[in-house]
Amino acid sequence: MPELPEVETAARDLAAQVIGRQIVAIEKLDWERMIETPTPAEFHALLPGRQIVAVGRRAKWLLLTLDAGWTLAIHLRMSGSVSVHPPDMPADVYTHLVLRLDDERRIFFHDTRKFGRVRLLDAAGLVLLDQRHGPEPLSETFTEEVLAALLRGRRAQLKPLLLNQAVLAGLGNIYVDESLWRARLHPLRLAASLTQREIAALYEAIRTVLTQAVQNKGSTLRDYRTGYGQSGENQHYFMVYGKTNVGQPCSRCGTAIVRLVVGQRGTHICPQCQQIYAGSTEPSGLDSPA
DNA sequence: CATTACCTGCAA
DNA sequence: TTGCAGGTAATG
Repeated sequence: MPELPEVETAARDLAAQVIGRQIVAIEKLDWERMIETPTPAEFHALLPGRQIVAVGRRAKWLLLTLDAGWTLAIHLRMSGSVSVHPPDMPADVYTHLVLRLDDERRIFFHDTRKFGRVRLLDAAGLVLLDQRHGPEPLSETFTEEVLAALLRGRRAQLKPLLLNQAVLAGLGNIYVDESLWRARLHPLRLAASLTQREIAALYEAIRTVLTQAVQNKGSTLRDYRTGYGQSGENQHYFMVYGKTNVGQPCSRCGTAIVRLVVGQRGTHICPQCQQIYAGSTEPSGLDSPA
């Protein structure tokens, strides 16, 4: 699931429900491989008794700030969701972690595919996690100039580069495709080949696409749920993602959206609006490969 | 850089 | 039965 808008929604929904509560017990943990650090034994020893003082997000990590300097970091990967439930709500077989709060409600970590991961981090661990990620695209400090600097000198293809969390945090397969469509850029364009005008378009596209998705509480295709267990609504506003099964037309030009594979990921584009090297946008260095 | 692995459910 | 899925780390 979860890309930036989905994790942001989960964080906001969780914040509204659990800040100030104490985690009194780990009521269920039936897939210990989800705990990346510390060891499961230490996790069991350290987590109960901690109070939740804040809930936030960094990249696609959901961060529960606890007392005593600890942070519970949760990555939803492909199929995870986190939600809060009353005491009488039974956990199904796909709910692999249940935390009981001091008011008897439970935090459920539901994850069909078991790709999700949990870390209990001290202050140093949190700094390391932060440092392994690029800038936050919705932060005030992420400007067009910052994006230009990220692209400068990079020979990587645009889509794989934008999916790289160490370069820019939070974009995933859906929102990269949507952003590139909005900016009229082909996913195979070489990053360093973008003109200033194209960088400006990409910047505007990323910000607009993500902002709208957050406003719509994320996109639900299969598993993703908000922190209240509800579906997001942004999937109704996709311009290209998933539009190929039914051969739907580009909303700008009417050309049928097509699916290709870029960097091993299913990729959706308008072949008319997003041409590889249209006009004067030849990449520098194409005829002098390094 | 490309391929494979990690898991499970679902549609073709 | 096969292939695909919102992500990422590990491996040739």
